[in-house]
Amino acid sequence: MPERATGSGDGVTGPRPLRRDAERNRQRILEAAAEVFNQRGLDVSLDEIARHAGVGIGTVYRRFRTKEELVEALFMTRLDAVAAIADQAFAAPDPWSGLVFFMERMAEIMAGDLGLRQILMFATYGRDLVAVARERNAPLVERLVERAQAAGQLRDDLRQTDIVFIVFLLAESTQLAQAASPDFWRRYLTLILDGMRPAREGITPLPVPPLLPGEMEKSMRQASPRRR
Amino acid sequence: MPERATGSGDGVTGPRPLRRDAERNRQRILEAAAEVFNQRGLDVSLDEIARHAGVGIGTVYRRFRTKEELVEALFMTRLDAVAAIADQAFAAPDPWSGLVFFMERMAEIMAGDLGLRQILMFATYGRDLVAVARERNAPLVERLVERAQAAGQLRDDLRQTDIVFIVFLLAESTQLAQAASPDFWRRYLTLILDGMRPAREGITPLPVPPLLPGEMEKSMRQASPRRR
Amino acid sequence: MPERATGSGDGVTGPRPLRRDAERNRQRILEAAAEVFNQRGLDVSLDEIARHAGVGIGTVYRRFRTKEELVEALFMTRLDAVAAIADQAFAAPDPWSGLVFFMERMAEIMAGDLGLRQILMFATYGRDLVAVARERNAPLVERLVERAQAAGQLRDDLRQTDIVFIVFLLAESTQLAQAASPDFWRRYLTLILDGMRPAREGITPLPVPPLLPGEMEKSMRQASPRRR
Amino acid sequence: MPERATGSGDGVTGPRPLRRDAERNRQRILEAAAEVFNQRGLDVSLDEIARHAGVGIGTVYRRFRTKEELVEALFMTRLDAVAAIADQAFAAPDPWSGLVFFMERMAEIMAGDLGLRQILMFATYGRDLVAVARERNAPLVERLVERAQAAGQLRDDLRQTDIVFIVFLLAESTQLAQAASPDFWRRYLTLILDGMRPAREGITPLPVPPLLPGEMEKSMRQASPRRR
DNA sequence: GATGAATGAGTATTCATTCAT
DNA sequence: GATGAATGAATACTCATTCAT
Repeated sequence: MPERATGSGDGVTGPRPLRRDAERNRQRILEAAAEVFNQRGLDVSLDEIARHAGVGIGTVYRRFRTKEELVEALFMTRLDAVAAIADQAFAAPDPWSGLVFFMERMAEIMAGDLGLRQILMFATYGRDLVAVARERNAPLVERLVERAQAAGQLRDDLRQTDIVFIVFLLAESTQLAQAASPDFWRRYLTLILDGMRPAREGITPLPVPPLLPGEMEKSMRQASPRRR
Repeated sequence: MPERATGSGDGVTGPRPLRRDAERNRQRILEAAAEVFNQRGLDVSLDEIARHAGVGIGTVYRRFRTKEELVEALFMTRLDAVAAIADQAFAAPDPWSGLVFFMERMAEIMAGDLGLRQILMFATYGRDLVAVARERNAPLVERLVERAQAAGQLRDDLRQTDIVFIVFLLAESTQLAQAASPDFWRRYLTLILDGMRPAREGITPLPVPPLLPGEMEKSMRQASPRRR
Repeated sequence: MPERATGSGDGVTGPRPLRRDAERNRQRILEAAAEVFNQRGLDVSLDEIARHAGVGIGTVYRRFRTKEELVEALFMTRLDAVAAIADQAFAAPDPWSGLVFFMERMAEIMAGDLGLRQILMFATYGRDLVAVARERNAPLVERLVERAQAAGQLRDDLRQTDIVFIVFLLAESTQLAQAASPDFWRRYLTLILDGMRPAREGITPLPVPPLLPGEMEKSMRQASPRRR
Repeated sequence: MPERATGSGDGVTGPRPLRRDAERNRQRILEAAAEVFNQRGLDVSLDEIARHAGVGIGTVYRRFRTKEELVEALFMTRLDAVAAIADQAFAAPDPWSGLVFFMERMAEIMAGDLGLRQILMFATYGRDLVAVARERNAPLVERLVERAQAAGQLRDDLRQTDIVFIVFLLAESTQLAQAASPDFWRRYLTLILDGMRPAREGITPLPVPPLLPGEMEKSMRQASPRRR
């Protein structure tokens, strides 16, 4: 069984490249899906995606074996953006503002994308995506964290997984307040950033240990509702 | 001539109590719904609830005229618990710890209950109830906030709606870690509480104004995926 | 198995009479059914009939084994009214006006009763009712017809079944025009009566033989939609 | 980019024709629907139609978006037949026999088709179509009537709506005798035609005014059992 | 005998997925 | 390879009928 085509940015194996027209269709479908999922959420039917992309439904299924696979492919393309953000974060004048930049940009991306937020929040699709995301971006985030801690600008008891988690949290706030106040997440980012600063006078040590790297995915898999 | 089982003007006197066996089934259904909704969200079919409760689908519809009515009935029982928590919060030794107690207990309840969170956040069902809940609890939370601010224990720029919002965020985002670490949200509550403390040395003022009381619901309603 | 209780006007066997309270309930149910079926047609649920009658649904089923049986019982009570009309018709000054009186009164009854019209038109219930009706009233109608023909006031080629059929026809017109013009049937009754007068100059003999007594019911049974 | 199968502005050019197999199935469905609706009325479920047509239920819904659309499609094909009949009626040797021809042919069509009668009489589905049909045919019938009256062959107090109404009555009431004698309605058509002839010696003028053109539909709409 | 609780087959419609053209 | 036709399980809800209280 041939492995799935994982798109342009895949740096692992590189499956046999698609014929030119097939690749064009693949892109069209991804673009249509991005647009429609973003605006109307993951519940839209693939028929509608196909219509939007100007291809037949059969073509969608030729490129993506299931709806889930399409959603995952979409998510993958975002990971590239995330990696780019992390890269930029290292160019910041100091470690703390680099970390802040990273979190801000992440929240911004999510604020504009209903489909992405639904993936993160409900994990109806893409159970393993968080694992993939972590593997791909964890090292970058980890270095951002460690740099800031080395500079004495970040609590010592925070971990790379915490940063990811906080971004989820912000995504959630985005989801809830989007219509009323599109930038609402900034309010809580600030609050959290204040809390993230290193101890000065009697700071409360964080209770409960951080998640171990693999635990988050395992947890998600169990908590998320099965597909109907 | 026997009157109808649920008289129109009830709510005060309560309708004639159900027959013993009917009441037993009603409870079974509520329990099944609580369990299934909690674990898998509000999208599960009533057929499945019925199967879980060991009754026919007709029985479910005899007790609850629509799925919405069942969801609301379930929610009603939670509402009392919430009010009780706010009451207890006032008995705390000082305003700050009262507020912390409230947030902790609320997060605890909500973290364990996917169905409840979906009701509160997407209001696909029971929209009126969410309004009722807010009206019922908002003044209590408001007093908790003001007391803490008057005592110099809480940032001046936080509002009642922020408190509720933060609890939502914690409960919802923690769904991801639920299985691995049911109390994982406490980690971020601590972080946020630290950020909630009043300014000492150069605290960042919160950007973006808080939501006005009515805005939150409006926003949630718009953010929610439309009913299919 | 005890035969069904066929109500007060039954003159054939007279089954064991009901207990007083049972008989009262039976009447209540029939009255409620008459009212509700008349106004809203035969599609209303028996639950609603029971509520209207102030009895439990179980009681309805104790008195009438199926919905069909209730509908039939209701129809039976009308047959008495029909018989009474025929009786009066014999008191008319001349045979022709007696026949006209009969047809007019029949149409009048049906004009006020949606349920009855539905029974006649769709025969969704009560397949055998027309047979019963014929057996009970045919001799009366037959005499009305023969008297008028003997007096030279009615075409010779009309039969008793024709009169019944024409009444059906009028019922149909009632059904269609009821809302716009409650007495609309009179328009066609007149037209038909004119056509029913005996031949004077070159009248067209009626084509197609009349139905034999048993044929009408047989036909109805086949044509009417089966119960869903 | 291929355009949608059914362009918005069609009706004139017609949408792109269906694939051969799709067209075959469409026909199968229409045939099955015609047969089943004719015999058992419009209340049969689409599941049953699908079974009858030997296709899946999804296929039915792919061709006809709702039950109503299927019913209307069926009706459309009949409408042409009706118009053709009116046209032929004008070719008759004299006005009276043209009118008779029209009534005869109409009754013939309708007597054989329960579904068609239900559409025309109760308009539970396809209300707009009935309006269309009337607008299309009313002028033709009106001319048939006026011609006959001008020739002194038809009562002066009959109107176009009466003609249509009488055909309904015949077709519908004859359902009762359908199986026994498919042409039974001819008996009453004759009777009525005799009554329709102009006054010679002491004819009874028709009481109750005829329906105005719009009233008939309004009435039918009100008489029809509400959709469940 | 009366009550009303319980049952489940049946309804129109949607949509992910498979397969013939 | 592309297309779109076909499929059928699933959903919320109703109602005639049966049965325990």
